[in-house]
Amino acid sequence: MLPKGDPTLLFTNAGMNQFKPYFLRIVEPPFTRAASCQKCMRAGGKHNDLDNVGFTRRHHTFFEMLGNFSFGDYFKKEAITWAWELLTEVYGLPKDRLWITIFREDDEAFYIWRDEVGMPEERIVRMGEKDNFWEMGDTGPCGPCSEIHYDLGPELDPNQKSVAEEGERFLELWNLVFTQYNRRPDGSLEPLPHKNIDTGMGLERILAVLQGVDSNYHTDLFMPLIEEVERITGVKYKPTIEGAPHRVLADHIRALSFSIADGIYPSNFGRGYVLRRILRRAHRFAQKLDVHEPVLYRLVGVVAEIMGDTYPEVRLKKAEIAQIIKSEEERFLKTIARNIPRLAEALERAKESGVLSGEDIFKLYDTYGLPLDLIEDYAKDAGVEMDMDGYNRYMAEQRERARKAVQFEATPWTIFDEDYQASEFVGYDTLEADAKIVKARRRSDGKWEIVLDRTPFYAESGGQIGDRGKITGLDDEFEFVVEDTQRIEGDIIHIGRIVKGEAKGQRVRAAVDKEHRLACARAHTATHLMHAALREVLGEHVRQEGSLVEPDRLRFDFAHFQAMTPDEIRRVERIVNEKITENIELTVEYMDYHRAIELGAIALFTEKYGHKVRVVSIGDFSKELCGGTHCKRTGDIGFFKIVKEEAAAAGIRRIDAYTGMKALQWVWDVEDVVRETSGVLAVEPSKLPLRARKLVDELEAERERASALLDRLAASVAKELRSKVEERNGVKVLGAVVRGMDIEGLRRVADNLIAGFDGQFVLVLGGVAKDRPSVFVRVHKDLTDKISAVQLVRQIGRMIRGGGGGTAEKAEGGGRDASKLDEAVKEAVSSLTP
RNA sequence: GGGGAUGUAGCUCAGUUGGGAGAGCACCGGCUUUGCAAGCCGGGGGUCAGGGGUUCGAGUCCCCUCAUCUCCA
Repeated sequence: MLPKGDPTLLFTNAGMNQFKPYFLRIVEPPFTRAASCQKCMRAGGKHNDLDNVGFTRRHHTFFEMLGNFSFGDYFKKEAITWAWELLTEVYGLPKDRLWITIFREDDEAFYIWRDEVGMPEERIVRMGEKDNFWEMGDTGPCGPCSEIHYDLGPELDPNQKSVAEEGERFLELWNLVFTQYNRRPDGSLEPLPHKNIDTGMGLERILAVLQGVDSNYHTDLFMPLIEEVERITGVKYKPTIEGAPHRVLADHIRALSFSIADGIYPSNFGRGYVLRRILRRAHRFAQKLDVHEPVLYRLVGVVAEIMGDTYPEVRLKKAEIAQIIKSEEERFLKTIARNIPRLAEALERAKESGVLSGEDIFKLYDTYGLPLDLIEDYAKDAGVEMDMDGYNRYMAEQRERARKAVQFEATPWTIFDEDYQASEFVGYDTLEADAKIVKARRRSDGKWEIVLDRTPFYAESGGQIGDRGKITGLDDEFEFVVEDTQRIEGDIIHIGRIVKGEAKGQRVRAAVDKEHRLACARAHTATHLMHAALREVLGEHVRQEGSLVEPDRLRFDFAHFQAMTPDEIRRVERIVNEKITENIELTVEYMDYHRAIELGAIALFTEKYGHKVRVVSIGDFSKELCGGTHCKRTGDIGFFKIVKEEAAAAGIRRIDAYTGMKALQWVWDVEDVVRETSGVLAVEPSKLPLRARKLVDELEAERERASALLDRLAASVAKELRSKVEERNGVKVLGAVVRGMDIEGLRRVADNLIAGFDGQFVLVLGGVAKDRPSVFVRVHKDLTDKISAVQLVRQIGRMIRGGGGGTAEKAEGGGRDASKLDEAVKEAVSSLTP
């Protein structure tokens, strides 16, 4: 379900996705015919059916697409007659219930349907571009299509007489696409030299027809799930609108199980976020069935039972999938429980006006993650309306912000070579090559994207980041600094800044930054060594879940059930460094995919682009399918060091490691810390832990001692000061400065004195510690009308170049000039008139 | 990738224009009780996520980093 080589696509959403390079002729097809059953997902992006799922008979997030394909082999006649044969003779569908639509101008298809198949003319309907002309993008392969519809009978929609009309009566079963044109940038159509066939038939639909049920959900793909939902919740299923929660659960658990089996985990970005949304939606529907604890995970077993024979990965990872779903459900429940008090507060505020403001709704949803329908339920109970217009305004702003930040709008490509098809990568063996600029465009962030007919630049792939370097014109009139390289379909795109001249289709020399490339190679080769070492140390269950390769730095995610012990980490480090010392030569071979698997190569993705795969071997220690760039010999890596091992997700560990000089630098940094620390503590490095322990214990004891001493000091100072207390109008007044006492000490002295007083008082205490003056003032609470502690502190603060504050009863302050403290305190006290 | 929120004791969280780091639960000790549950009294436990700044003074204000939650793409 993970589309590869197409960053614009979150999930595989059609049967032809993986064949796209063949249709576009980026890759020479290894075969000319194919038939497939493809796992698909539609839950985000252009095809967003999520909100409909559960409320219609046909919408799903996860589904299987059946299709047959021709890459320049058979064409329209075969596609049509075979489709007909399969439906009517193999599946045995009644011919008189099938209807056909074709593209308005596609007479060829019309004649085949009428004359070859024998379809009555009145059941062949001509339609416009919108329905029956298929295009992948603004340019590229496209063509007319022909759809086969099934008539469910007039009782479903008595008003609908034909497929041309809107309604429920006719069910689109199978779409046959005849890719026969190429749409050129100027909008014109040219016939393709190799005509293609691309067909798609939803498995769930045809199954519903074959099993004679009125909804996809009532087939044996879904009913066991619905029945399990009944058992778990105790709520009986109804095929009406009331049954929506059952259907939602049955659908979503399939999507979740298959996504997780394919290595996509719920998270807060990208496809992981789509998954999280599906899970939360599912759980909300479970709540509508009065379930308030994790339940979705209990359905995984049923999915494995139904689908396990065809898709063993679901059965294999059943426990892991259930675990991930369960903890995600728990997290969701926790978020809700934590934030419901906020909702309650907002509703309390809203009761007066009777309307929950758009701002509140937005905040509860956006920041605190409360689902809208949950807010709605609570609002209804509280008798409060929802300001949805206001909410939508905030939401639109949020969308706008995100869009602005993410998109660099780019001008359309300026194309210099009309015959250009795809970039040729020549960078495995060379770092420099002569080439020609075939197209270029400027992005809104000021950078340029340039495509060459051939290039040594490696585009980001398989976790390895793209090359950097320089492209210069052969005439010296052009200079381009490449900051990143990406592949989008057949184009290897050089992204960077023009320093001189302009891109205009000239001949250039492309030179990869050698140090950058070699540093990436070190990290990449080290990744392979580590992968093999992990399998040796931890076991064969270690499976790569993600990989990032940067210059001299790698990050590797893999399936493992617990944290690695320090000993295991060292064993991996030892093995990898041993292999580096052995200085093994790497070999690269191109071979048949199945042959590679036979030889025990680790394949990370099961996709089979091209019939030849690239196999990178390191002696007999490691063998992986890999398109990345590598060292010539393991010795090139120099040194390998793991710097971090942590959890990346439930059941997934993540390792960060360095290679080459970066690894050495890391060791140096650690060494520096140790050296500096042992210098400061004046002990040899090996005694550091003991010494640190001792110091912490001593510090603790000293603190206690200091605190006790301060108490006694404060008590004795208080005792001394008592003799200096004077009475004015029955109020005890004291102004004094104590050397060597900080604000904390002054507070305790004051507490001590006050404990001995029974009437009203004013205390003005100054202290000097570390050359800095501080002041603490207490005023009896019945005197605060006449005398304010804050006022006194401020007055003193001015004189000692500082300030202060507090309450009328109690205030404190400080300054920078201790020499004026005595005078300031004296002055403040003498001016007092209680 | 962008926005919002959160980060304080083992856990759940308070903490007011910036002015003495707290509560409940859990833990330890003592008392009470035949024992348990419980009660009463006492106690230990904190780099207030980390770093920088403003200030006489920062858990509190400003900036940066990290982690977690969440929405959007």
